[in-house]
Amino acid sequence: MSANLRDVARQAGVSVGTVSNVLNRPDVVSPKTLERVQKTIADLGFVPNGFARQLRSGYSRTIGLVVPDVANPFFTEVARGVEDAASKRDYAVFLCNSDESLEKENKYLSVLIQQQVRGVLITPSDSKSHQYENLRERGISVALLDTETKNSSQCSVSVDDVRGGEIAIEHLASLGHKEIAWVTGPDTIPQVSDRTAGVMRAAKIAKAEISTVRVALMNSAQGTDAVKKILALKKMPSAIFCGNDLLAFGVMRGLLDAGKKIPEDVSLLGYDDIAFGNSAAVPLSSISQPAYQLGVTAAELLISECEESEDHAHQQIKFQPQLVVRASTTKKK
Amino acid sequence: MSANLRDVARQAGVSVGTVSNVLNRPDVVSPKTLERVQKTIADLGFVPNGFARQLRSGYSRTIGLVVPDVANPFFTEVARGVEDAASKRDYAVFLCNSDESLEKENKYLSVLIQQQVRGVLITPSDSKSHQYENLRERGISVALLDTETKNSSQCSVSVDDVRGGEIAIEHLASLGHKEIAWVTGPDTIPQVSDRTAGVMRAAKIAKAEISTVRVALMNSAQGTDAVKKILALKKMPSAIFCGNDLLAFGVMRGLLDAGKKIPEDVSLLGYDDIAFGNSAAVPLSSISQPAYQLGVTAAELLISECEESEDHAHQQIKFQPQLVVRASTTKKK
DNA sequence: CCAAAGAATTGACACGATTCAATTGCAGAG
DNA sequence: CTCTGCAATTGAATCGTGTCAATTCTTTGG
Repeated sequence: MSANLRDVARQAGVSVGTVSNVLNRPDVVSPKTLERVQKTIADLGFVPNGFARQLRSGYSRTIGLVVPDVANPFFTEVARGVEDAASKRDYAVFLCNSDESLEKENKYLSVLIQQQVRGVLITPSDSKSHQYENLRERGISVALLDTETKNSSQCSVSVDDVRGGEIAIEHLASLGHKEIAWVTGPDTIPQVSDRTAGVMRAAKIAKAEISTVRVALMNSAQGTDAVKKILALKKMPSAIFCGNDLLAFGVMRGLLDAGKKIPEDVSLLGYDDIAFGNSAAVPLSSISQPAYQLGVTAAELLISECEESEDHAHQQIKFQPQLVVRASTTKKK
Repeated sequence: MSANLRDVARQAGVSVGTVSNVLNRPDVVSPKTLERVQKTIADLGFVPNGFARQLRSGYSRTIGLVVPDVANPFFTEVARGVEDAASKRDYAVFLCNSDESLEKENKYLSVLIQQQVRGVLITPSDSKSHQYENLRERGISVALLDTETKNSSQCSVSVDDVRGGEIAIEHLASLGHKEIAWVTGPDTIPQVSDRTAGVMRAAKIAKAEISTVRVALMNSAQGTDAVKKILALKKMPSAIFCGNDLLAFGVMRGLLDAGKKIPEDVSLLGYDDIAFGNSAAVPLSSISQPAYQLGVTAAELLISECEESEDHAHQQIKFQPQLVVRASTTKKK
């Protein structure tokens, strides 16, 4: 098939060790030999076998990225950030969708172990999960993405979700809304429980009443379904806050289909501020997160942890969310 | 560090050969031994080292996916299909964004060669590009994704873009539109040139006049920019057909900002039928492509080519696009 | 011209799993 | 009790590269 080290060595009349040196420590090889070997390498179109190289050195130049759902534009944006940053440092990225299922998440982690990735960037779909220790024992760095970590034994890059929940309710309360529906996914998802905490805290201060409407998956279809539950509430809320923009779009559809006017009849607030927000039927107010930046930062942090494992200080970086007001929220009549 | 084959063998009191057999040819191992070894594997949390395995066997279980832009929901959907299908057959996927640049595309192909991927799925950003032969010589299968191939020496999975262009114009013409703007990217992109061909053919038959508005990148921002050019045309078209939905969303914004009503003043038709289409300010009519299915089919085809390289017959699979009518297109007044 | 230091090169071994020829174990036939 | 045939198991060789102690070559100072 294709040429290997030994072929090059034979052809150039040197030993395999020298060829290896030409590739990895050219400074210890005499200029004359260096040139001759390099010419031979070019002639034979030799490309070192990554497996053998990585098998020997024990390290690969790949990282794994595990997110709940790349189809969610927020994570797509994060993924682009990760990929760009990784590629800049010559790392390749394995993309894995956990679909918010612990089972799929664990399956992918096994695959990543098999592929001997150098590190893993993960947005956990569940707060309790001890698989990460397993990875670390194997020398695979793990950094949490879009999730805060309590213990400082790992890196994490996150956005302040508690604050995000607060900002949202503060905004709605400042517009006069005191009865608010909070449409979101299962509380086992860390982001959800944090945002809920922020929502509740701000509601207490603002003396607003929160009706929680729970859905299983945070996508558009379930948002539309949730509208039925909202309409069935004893008292129709004057504002609705959704756990992410996809949910909000679904809710928007459901409300419009039910003849409700946004924001006249009800204000609607999303989370993530995905690009499509301002093209929506009613341009969506939302809580913005620096998605791309999140990905870039996380990848850089992970890679630097991988490469300077000795004196690496774990960091917990936290970005702040920001309110973006468009047309879907307005003063209560 | 982490357990290897030899550790398992010692612990279970068998030879390394037997452990290997347990993993790869369980039928030749006695049930009793099988069970004991499997238990040991579980106890030690043993996961085989992919490199060593692949070094010996010569083949990896990874494929590369190179697309112009995962941030485009169409490709995100394709990517999910690829990933699901690959994962079902225990393959891992490297995700690469070419950003429609030949340079980045080639850079990623080099990375994929080093990673010794088994096959590559690619949506070429340019029609002329001979790097693929290079991959094939190294025993890496290549299949074209969302692009048709002329020569039958490779697999391809595509959607009939010429027909897509035709369907679009036929639809608009049937609504009475005879002056149509065609907003799209550079003609070097295969999909663009095909759709253009369909547009022109159908326009000739329907006796419609096409004004082509060219943009550099097919995203939302450039769509908004394109509106200026459209408004500057000698005669304002009564319908606008966009090369993809992102462009269409941008055009929609631009038109609404300019005070135009959709579809009363001008009909707007997109391409791809991405999920947001029906949440848009004006629900977008579009040409639908089976994105997820495209990804699944391509991955299956590629993997089967990888595994039965002997008697593999290259296939060119072509899906048909479909018109989806929503609110953004209507009869000319 | 020699010795010693320094530079360049060598080649065997290691990485961890797969493979396969050789060996062992075992049941049944004679 | 031995022989035969089959099933199960073994373990050394192998894949292609990196490493490093050992070796050879070159240079320099006296």
